[in-house]
Amino acid sequence: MSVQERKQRERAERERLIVATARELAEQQGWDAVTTRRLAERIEYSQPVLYSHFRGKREIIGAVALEGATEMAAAMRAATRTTDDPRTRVAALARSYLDFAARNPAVYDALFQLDGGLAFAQEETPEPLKDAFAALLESLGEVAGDGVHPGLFTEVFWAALHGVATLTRARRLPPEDTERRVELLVDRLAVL
Amino acid sequence: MSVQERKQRERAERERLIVATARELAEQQGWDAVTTRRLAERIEYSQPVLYSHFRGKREIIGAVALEGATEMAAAMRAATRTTDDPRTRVAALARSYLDFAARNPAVYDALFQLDGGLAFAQEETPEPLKDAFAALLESLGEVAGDGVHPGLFTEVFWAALHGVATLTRARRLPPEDTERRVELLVDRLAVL
DNA sequence: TCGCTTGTCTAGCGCTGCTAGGATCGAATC
DNA sequence: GATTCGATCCTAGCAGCGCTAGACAAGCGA
Repeated sequence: MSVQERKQRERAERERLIVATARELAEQQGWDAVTTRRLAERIEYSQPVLYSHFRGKREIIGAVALEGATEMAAAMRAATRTTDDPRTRVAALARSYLDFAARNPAVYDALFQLDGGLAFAQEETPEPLKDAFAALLESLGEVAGDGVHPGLFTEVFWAALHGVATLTRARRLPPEDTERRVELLVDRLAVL
Repeated sequence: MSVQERKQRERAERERLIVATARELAEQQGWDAVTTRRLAERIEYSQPVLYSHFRGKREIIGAVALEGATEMAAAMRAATRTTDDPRTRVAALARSYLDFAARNPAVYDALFQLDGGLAFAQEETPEPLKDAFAALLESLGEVAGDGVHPGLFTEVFWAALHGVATLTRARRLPPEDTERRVELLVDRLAVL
C-alpha cells in the first residue's frame, strides 16, 4: 500500500514540476516558447510523459491559469485588507490587479487571453476562477451605486481593468499614464 | 511602359486578393486556420508567392488590421453622425464599436489581439490606426470633463470597450448583458 | 523465479512558417 | 523571326510543432 502512496506522491510532485516549469518558461520567453519538447527537456523526461498528466498543451495552460487565479485573488485581498475607506480600497484593488498583470504576463495570458480549456461565468467554472471574481466583487459590490447590480458593476469594472492591462502590454497604450487611468476609472465608475 | 503598368496593376490586384482571402478565411474558421498553404491554395498560387508580397504571415495579419481600422473608423463615424446630443452620440459610438468587434472578430483580433507588426501610439503608427483613434476622440473628447485630458479619457473609454469586447468573445462575460454594460459605462464615464 | 502490469522512451505522423534553386515564360534585342 | 536574358513562379525541402503508436524495461505480486 505504501508503495502505491509513494508513487502517487511522486506523480503529483512531477505534475507540479510540469506546471511550474511551464509557467517559468512562459514568463521567461513567452508562451510560444513553451513547446512540449522544450518543456519535456526541462523536466528531464520525454515528451509523452506530459500526456500522461495532461490531455495536451491546452490543459497545461489551464493548470497555470488556475494557479494564477488563486494567487491573483490572494494579491487583491491583501491589497484591499489594509483599509476600510471604499475609495482607497477600490483604488488599491485596481492597482493590485494591474500590477499582477504586469508582473505575471504569462499567467495573465493563461487566464484571460489563451485557451486553457476552462469554463468561465457558469456553473462548472473551477473554484479558483470563481473565487478570483469573488475577490473583485467583495470590494466593488459596495460601490456599485443604487439600482445597479453588484455583479454587473463588477464585470464592467473588471472589463475596464482588463482593457487597460492588455492594451498596455500589447503596446497599444503608453505605459506611463497607467496611474492616471486608474484614478480616472475609480473616480468615475465607483459611487462613493 | 504600358506592359509594366499592367503588371503592376495585376500585382496590386493579387495583393488585394491575398488580404481579402486571408480575412475571409480568418472570419470563417479563425486565424489558426489561416496557414500559408491553405491561403496559397485559395488564391490559386504556390506558397512562395505570398512571400513576394509580404515578409511573412505577420505582415498579412497587419494588412488585414489596416483594412479593418479604416472600416471601423468609418462605422463609428457613421454611427455618431446622426445626432448632436453627446449622450446619444457616445452611446452610439460604444454600440458601433462593440458591434464591429462582434461582427468582425477576426479583423478585431488582427487589430488588437494579434501581432501584425504594426506600431501603435507613436510617431510611425500607420495612418488608418491613428484615424480610428481619432474617430473615437471626436465623440469622446467632448465628454471628458473638466481637467481631464481628452486623449487620456479616450484611452480609458476605449480600454473599457476593449475589455468588454474581448472578455465577451472569450466567453469570460455572458453576452446577454452587453447593452446594460454599455449604458453603465456611458452613464458613469462620460461627463455630460 | 516467473509472469504481468505499469511506466517510460524511441520513432514517426501530419502539420506549421519559411526558403533555396531550378524551370518556364515573355519581353526586348539583333 | 530567332535568340537572349531577366522576371516570375513552382517544386522540394528544412527545422520545428502537437501528439501518439508501439517497443521495451523495471518492478510488483504470485
